[in-house]
Amino acid sequence: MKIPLYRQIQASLKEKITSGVYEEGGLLPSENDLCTEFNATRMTVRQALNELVREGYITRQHGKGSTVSASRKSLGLLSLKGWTEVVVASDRHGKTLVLEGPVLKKLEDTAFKPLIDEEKHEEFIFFKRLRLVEDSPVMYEHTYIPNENLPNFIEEPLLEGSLFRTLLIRYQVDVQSMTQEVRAIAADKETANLLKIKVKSPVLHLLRKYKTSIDGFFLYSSIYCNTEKFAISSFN
Amino acid sequence: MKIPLYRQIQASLKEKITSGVYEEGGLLPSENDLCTEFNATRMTVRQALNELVREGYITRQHGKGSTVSASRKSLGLLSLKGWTEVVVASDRHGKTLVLEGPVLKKLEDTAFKPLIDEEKHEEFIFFKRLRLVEDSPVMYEHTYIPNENLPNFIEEPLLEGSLFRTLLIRYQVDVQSMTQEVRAIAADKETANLLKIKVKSPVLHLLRKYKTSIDGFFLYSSIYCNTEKFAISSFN
DNA sequence: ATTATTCTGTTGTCTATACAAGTTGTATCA
DNA sequence: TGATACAACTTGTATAGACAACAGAATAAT
Repeated sequence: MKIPLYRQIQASLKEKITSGVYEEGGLLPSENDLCTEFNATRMTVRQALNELVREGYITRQHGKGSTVSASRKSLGLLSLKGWTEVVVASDRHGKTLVLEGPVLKKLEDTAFKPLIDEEKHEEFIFFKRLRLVEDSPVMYEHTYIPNENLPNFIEEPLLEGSLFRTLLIRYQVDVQSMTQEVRAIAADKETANLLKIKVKSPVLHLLRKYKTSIDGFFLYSSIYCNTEKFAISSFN
Repeated sequence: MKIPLYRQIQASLKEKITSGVYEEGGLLPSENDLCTEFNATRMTVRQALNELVREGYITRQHGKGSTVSASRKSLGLLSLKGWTEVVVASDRHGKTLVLEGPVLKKLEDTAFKPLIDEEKHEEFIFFKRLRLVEDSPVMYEHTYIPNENLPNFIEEPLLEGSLFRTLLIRYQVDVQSMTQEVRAIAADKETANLLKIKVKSPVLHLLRKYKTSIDGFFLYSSIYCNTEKFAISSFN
């Protein structure tokens, strides 16, 4: 196992951010402090910090420091605009309902084919989840995870309901980046019902492939978004 | 001259990529070659190269080199999936029609308001453009550019029809990043007609704010996309 | 009291170097 | 011939240090 030092620092900081050790809006230790803490050079620490910027976990300001981003974006690239404001203003958190628990399934959704390079994976762990903000449904998501080296994944519940956090803590799988295709489509009956919109309403369709710290281990996700109240925003 | 060296290298390489000096799919000079060319250290060169990766102009491979990305993404973040294949396979290029030439206009589109931090800009240079792939329209775009320090912009035509290239070459304005909001909406009459789809068909709506190398100088764009044939894809 | 100035701590940029590790072509050996 | 080993490239990781630029607080000058 040869994990680069800057990746270790990155993962450690990410863990402390998502677990709340470093509070939202608060400052991270300075680069020099992190140097002594991790016994590394400033360049190495900076590499870790810049990765966290790219993933959307922190922002940095010249002469001041690194600030923990307000919204804990699931992956720093796409977040629900307003989610932050909604969640921060009230103590109402965005809810996630698991409609269809983790089950073993083959990936028969043909839409994923262009994203998958190798079809070596036989079975996937499958999820159906519905995400709500202020009790209105905004995302309906199908997730596929290769069933490899994830013992007891199906049996045990998700940590704090978070898939990424569960993968990180229990299995040391760090989700690092993704590619996705975006389309506007007309909602079918099932999607419309779940998102509480009319059939054939325009919805955003996201086809995602997540890259992780484990080589060759990818997650796949198909997401339908109701963008009437909340837009999706992206940065960079 | 207080432009960091790595930014200069970045801009120089970007210019050579977009102008075709470095061909699509070809290899860039090695890091060491670039070091001697620009009289810089490898770390500095690498910083420039990593920025180009982030912007989507190149990809890098351990032990091999830096490859110029196939599609010259306008901004490295969102590109038309298939554009590359279409353009490379045939010699048919994606076309861009300017429907309403550059004119001075105030920004009355209320949709932009959440993106604009300061409303100091009085007048904007305005564009209406339609982009086609293989003669089918896929994007309808409204662009607003602050009318500051851009002499003769309206009078002279765009260099090779490219707005970004014109800004870079003639005015040394380098577009570096953007933020955007994404929605799925139903096409109105004008948009549907231009994109040759039915009224109320689902279309992707992108509200973009581009950041440039000039401090406080932003571009704004509102884009309607027909995603029936070509999806939008994003990376990172 | 208000305004400048200085100081301190922070991040930004950059140099110079070293070794590790992936890729590819070439030479050697069986 | 065919496989293996090697050499010469490439990028990846990491160290140690230096100075510049910025933000904010403390201090000095008015």
